[in-house]
Amino acid sequence: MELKQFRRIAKALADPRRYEILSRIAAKKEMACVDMRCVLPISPATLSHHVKELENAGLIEVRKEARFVHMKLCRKVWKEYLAQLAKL
Amino acid sequence: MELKQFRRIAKALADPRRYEILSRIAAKKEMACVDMRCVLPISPATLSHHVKELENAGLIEVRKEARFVHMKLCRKVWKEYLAQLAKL
DNA sequence: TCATCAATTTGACAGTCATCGAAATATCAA
DNA sequence: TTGATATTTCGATGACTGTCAAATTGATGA
Repeated sequence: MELKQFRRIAKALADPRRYEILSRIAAKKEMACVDMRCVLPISPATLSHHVKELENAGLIEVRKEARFVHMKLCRKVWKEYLAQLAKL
Repeated sequence: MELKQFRRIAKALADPRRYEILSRIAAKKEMACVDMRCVLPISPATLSHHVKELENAGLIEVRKEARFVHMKLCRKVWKEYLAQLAKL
């Protein structure tokens, strides 16, 4: 795994709210932003920001369908990250 | 693993330099601050700061011997952290 | 005792970042 | 077309944080 991505992931996980978001995405096969906002008290702007960070880190894949954004965890990347950490 | 500790660890790992420090500690059974400063370009103040963060997160144990501070990785905590992440 | 060395503390600074309101964009449904 | 809804972008703000110099503490050995 690339150093750059490794660092992005570490940073992405450092914010509790962002980790919470990632958790909820991981708990389902896919999750929509609009559903996230039903569950978490967060402004659209902030959610959009966090989603971008998670996507940028390669942790999630974003799919746009009509007006809705669907997100899902990239298990492969997640596994790679864990493997990298396990080397410590 | 406690949520508080989990978050502290995630934050501790988010800074590249701090992760580098942790890596170097993990690579040996034990490492002294004075040796760290031979290897890494870092001021005493900054190193002291990072060591405190890592210790606060429970990631390392600090032992004082004479004028020197020796650090070592807490493998147990590290394992717990990985296990927690793996649940995602 | 005194000079030296490791480490910590303090204070300050610069840069980063989470947050949100408001405006803009995009898409759907009527 | 028009009104409604989902999301993004922009701008601002307040809080956090990594960094280090300087002063301090603590311990050693000469």
